[in-house]
Order: sequence, then C-alpha cells, then structure tokens
Amino acid sequence: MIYQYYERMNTCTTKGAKALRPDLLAGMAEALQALAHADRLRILDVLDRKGSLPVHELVRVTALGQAVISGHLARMRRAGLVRADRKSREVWYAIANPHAVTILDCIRRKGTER
Amino acid sequence: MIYQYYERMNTCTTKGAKALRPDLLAGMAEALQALAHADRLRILDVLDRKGSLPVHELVRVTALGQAVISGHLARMRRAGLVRADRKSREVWYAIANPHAVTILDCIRRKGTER
DNA sequence: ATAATATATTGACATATCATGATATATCAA
DNA sequence: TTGATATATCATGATATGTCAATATATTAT
Repeated sequence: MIYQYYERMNTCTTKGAKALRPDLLAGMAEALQALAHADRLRILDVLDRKGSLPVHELVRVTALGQAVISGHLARMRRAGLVRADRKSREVWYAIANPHAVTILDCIRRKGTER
Repeated sequence: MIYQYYERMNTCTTKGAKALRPDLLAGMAEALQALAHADRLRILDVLDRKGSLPVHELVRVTALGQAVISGHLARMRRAGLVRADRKSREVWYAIANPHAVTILDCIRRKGTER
C-alpha cells in the first residue's frame, strides 16, 4: 500500500532482520509509558514550542494544579524525557530526549491529517 | 543542534502555532499506553516483519503464554493498533495503524544508533 | 530570623494494569 | 455428537498509576 510505504520512507529504514533486544524494548516501553498521558503530552508540546520554561509558567499555561504538573515533570524526569535546571528560585524544564519530539510530531501530523 | 534539526526534518514539519486539541491528546495518550509494553512492542515488531500472523505463531515466536498474547492483542485491538481476521480456525493479526510502525522505526533507529 | 515565592514530596484513596491458571467459545474432523 | 485445535475471556491477587490536599524544602528579600 502506497501510504504505508511513504510512511516508512519518511521515518526510518532500519527494519533489519534481527529482532529488537529485550532491554531496548523494556527501555522504550518505559519511555512510552512516561509519554502516555494527555497532560504530559500537553506539557511536552508546550516545552517544544517554547524551548524551556519554569514550572509556574507551565502551571499557568496548562491551568493544571501545581502538584499535578510537578508530578508529571518528576515522572518524565525519571524517564529521561525532560531535564531540569534550577535558576535561583525557579526550575526551568526542557525536553531532553529528541525521540519525544519525534513522537510529538507524529501526533501533530495526525492532527492535520487529510 | 544539528542532530535535533535532522530529527525534525526527518519526521514532520507540522509544529504550528496552535495547541494540540485535548481530544486528540487523549486519543494519542491511549494509543501510546497500548503501545507501552515490552511484550506488545515485540509483538508489533514481529507483525511488522511478517506482515500478518495467526495467534499460535505469535505464541511460538515470542515464547509467551497463549493468554498473555491474546490479552495483549485484545488491548491493541481495542486501541486500533492491530486488526484481526478469522480464517477458519485461526485468527490472523496485522498492524492496523501506520503510526505504530513509525514509532517502531523510531525504536529500531535507537537500537542502531552511534 | 521571618516572610514570601517556587517547587517537590507525601499520604490517602480510587482506579487501572499485569500475570496466571482455569474455563469458555469457535471451528473443523471423524 | 465427540474430540481436537485455536483463541478469548474470567477471576484473583499483586503492583502501579492518578488525584487531591497538605506539608516540606529551597531560594531570595527584608
């Protein structure tokens, strides 16, 4: 099918003959888990657009509670999806894993499909 | 950073000014959840390589229990990731959502990085 | 030291997920 | 119908996740 072929060419050509390593699969499953929440996708989207933001800005922009944002950021930090930098009182967050952006773009494309 | 730029160009250029719609984010979070398990990624990888397989073949290839495979397939079916086709006694599964393959390729690339 | 701001963590509780073994359903063959 | 094969679902308990309010920690200003 044409669409599928295009899809493949558009992303990656590393589908080899070898099965994926179990530890790689486990690691990726963890990263996907950390990604798989509407709030967290939203946070990543904002971070990707702005580059880097302090927590209170994310709270303001998303209108979610401070504890909720902080919890999501902690989860993504543990998974290596985002990185935190304290700047005096504030802690600025940014996306740390380019694959997160790849998947975000995948979602954005879906939003503009057809 | 060069790598990040390449990453973006290689996948999608639809990062617009508008925030992602909440229902789109919720749907994608669900799909990612359905994807986020080492066994399920493994199953999808096999399906992508072979195109389509009956359940007992997936059981044989992955060496996982029949109930486990069946459960994972049901979960992915509900999320629209795979499609099932009964052929007499067997039920053949195939990947139904091209985005799943995009993410798979993303993982494969990680497996061959550097 | 005290207060104010920014962020992180905790506890309680509800809900979702996972693995496993047992059982149920569907299809075909004899 | 009976039996064999292929698949799906169920019941259970263990573990993880999500929410919310409260509290703790860190940093700066007074």
